Amino acid sequence: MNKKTYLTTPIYYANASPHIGTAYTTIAGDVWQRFQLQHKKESFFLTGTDEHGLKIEKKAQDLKMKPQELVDKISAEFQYLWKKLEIANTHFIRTSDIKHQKIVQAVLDDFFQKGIIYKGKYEGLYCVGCEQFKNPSDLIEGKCPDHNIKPELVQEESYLLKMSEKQSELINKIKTDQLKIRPLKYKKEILSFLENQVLEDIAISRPQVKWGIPLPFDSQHTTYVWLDAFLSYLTGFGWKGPQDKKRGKEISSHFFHLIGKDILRVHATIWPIILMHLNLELPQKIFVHGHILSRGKKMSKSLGNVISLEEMLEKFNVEATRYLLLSAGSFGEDVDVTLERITEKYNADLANGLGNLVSRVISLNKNLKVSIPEKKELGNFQLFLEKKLRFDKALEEIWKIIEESNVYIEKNRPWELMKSNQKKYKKVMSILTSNLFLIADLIQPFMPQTALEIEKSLKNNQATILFPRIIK
RNA sequence: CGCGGGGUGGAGCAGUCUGGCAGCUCGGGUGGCUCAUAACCACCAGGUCGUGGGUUCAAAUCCCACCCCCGCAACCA
Repeated sequence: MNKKTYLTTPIYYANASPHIGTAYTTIAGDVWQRFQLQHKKESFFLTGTDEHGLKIEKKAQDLKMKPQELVDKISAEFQYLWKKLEIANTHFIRTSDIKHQKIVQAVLDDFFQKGIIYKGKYEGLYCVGCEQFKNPSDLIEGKCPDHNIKPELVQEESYLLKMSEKQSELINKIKTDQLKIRPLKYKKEILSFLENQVLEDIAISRPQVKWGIPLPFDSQHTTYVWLDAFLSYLTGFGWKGPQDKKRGKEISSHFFHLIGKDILRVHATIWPIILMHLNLELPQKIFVHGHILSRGKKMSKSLGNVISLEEMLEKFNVEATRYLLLSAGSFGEDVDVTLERITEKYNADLANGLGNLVSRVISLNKNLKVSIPEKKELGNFQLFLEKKLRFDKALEEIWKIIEESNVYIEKNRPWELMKSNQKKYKKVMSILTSNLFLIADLIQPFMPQTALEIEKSLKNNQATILFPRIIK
């Protein structure tokens, strides 16, 4: 299983800078990817930016920029920050890439010819003040929050994508795990949604939005997010278009999508149906994670509970940030985070735990040579990390070794053996250094730099402070 | 009767699918150690597992009812 993987994060909407949530998904993907590579498995890892649509058009207008300039800037921010966070993605897709746009148009043509896309009407609540359609969930007491007026029910011409004809096939694939949705509660949730209503055909074009990919068969319309963004999962891995069946099947059958719970529904309905219409395979797995909350609530500026990436990176280093995000709670559930708790965890796990053990062992190891032990595999560790995506539990397995090592030191008192029993002292130290090599190896997908530093200090027999203790 | 999740020592959580002594981390207390980043180790205190009922030799776990909190309700990670 998992001989080959095309791993994806969602593509992030390029109307604002990266935040802690996007980093969370991307770091998780990166850890998984690094584990695959470390174990000599073939895996490709895609992330990117979603760069079209009305919101970007408007924001660019406000900033007196061209939309392309805005998305260039924001996409560059994402790429810069991912690099800083040591994200080792193999591809980065931007939906404003000309190649991508051409392929989307080819798909649009293909679907239109086959009647999968047809001309119809989109009906929605239109706010005259905003000059755009509103989502019912954006409204407060039925009114537009920006203009305090009730939007009108308006119809406009739009192209629609057929959905319901594929519905029962989709239900079946999800039920039988041919399309695996994990954790199980999300599979349950989506099945309950799919079994309780007939999917409506969805609008895939808008006549009034200029910043988008024009429909090849009707230049008055640009394509709406669905086909544009979802197809990036294929184009990002080098798919050439509807004729490129071979590559399409190769990629789609090995898809592993990592997403947040907010976009589960569209990933488990619209996206697989697009793939079916293309006669491609369905993804192997969609793994859904929860959100990062702060004091039990969504982070929001008005609540003042936002923890920014910049803040974390400044207070801790990059590697600690990666560790702290992924160890904050069960991946899959919502995770509650506050700066105080995260700092406590930093001190406990990284400074007093891992960091202290490293300097402790190395300074005990005085003049002894170290030999590099053979690699060991830990069954639970691999299960948690690779299959269950329980990064928190995988890390706990590593921390058990740290704890055992501390107990072992306490029991054997190598600082005394050093003087009284050289032979035993050497043996004890060799076990301890082996443990550290093992820890470095296991920790490598999470904190690649730290892993290297541990190995380096061991080989040079030079103690370092990996994670300075933070005093409030 | 829209859908789903949650309620477990002071805090944050795991455990629930597959019933079997209530566990982890942090915080608090006592003692120990002195190799280490005022770090580390041992022990202790602290829980009617939201409420009520049911099934069972046995329920945090399964079933029923109720209370409270939180998401989602077709593009916010």
